[in-house]
Amino acid sequence: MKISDSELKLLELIWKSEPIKSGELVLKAFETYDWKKSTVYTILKKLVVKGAVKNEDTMVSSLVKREEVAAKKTETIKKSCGGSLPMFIAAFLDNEKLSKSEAEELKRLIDSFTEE
Amino acid sequence: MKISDSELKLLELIWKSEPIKSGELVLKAFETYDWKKSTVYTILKKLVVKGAVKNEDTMVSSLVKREEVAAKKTETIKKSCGGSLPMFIAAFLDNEKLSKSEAEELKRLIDSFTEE
DNA sequence: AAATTAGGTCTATTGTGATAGACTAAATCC
DNA sequence: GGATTTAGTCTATCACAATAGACCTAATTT
Repeated sequence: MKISDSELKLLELIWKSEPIKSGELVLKAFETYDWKKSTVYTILKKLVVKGAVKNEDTMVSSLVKREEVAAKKTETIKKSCGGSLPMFIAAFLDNEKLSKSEAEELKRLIDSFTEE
Repeated sequence: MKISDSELKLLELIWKSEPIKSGELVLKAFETYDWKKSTVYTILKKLVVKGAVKNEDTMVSSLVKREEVAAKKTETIKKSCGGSLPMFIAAFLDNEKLSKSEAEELKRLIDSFTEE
């Protein structure tokens, strides 16, 4: 399932407030991105067809997790980094600094992904 | 500077072998992606116009670093992760495991990005 | 000199992403 | 019952990505 940038933007709003009424989503999207109503419904429809969200009885909620989508969207760049996580992280950080607590959290995360 | 997926693919080949003769690049691209000659030159031209690579006297080399491009390309998804590196990394790992040495390397990297 | 090769451009096709205006159908209000 | 709101679709425009065939030019080979 390939999620485009605009679809991702809408998904962000959904993740933030789900379940959310489609009408409210239109509102939020207007506030946040200045999108018109039909733009929202066009994108929403695509997401529904793809099975990424559902819209039942005007109630919208997601069917995919942020991590899944993130994994898909970072695929090309992952390849470009030759599977090197350090390079990937360097890309993410882009010269920004981490606080001590963030660093701690990260190390814990890394441990949880380390075998043995 | 926005780099498309196919441009990124060509960039990968360039990064791997630069400086490289344009003719060789055509060869490599054919082997790797099955691209025809004109496809390569079309993409190469775009990269030159964007200032991402130079092609001087049939010698091609890059003008941008992998990290810069990676940072740009991960921008939307970074935002979608709300700036959370752990979430971003989870996206990268996607359930794969890290070896001890990789984990060590990562922790060092994190330290180098930690303030104080 | 004619033929081949290497480097490169120009044009074109096909697809799809981003965005939105016009319209419709059902429910609700006055 | 006509007017308004709410939800949603249909159609369309514009841009740009991906890909490549036809062509051109200068150098080299035969």
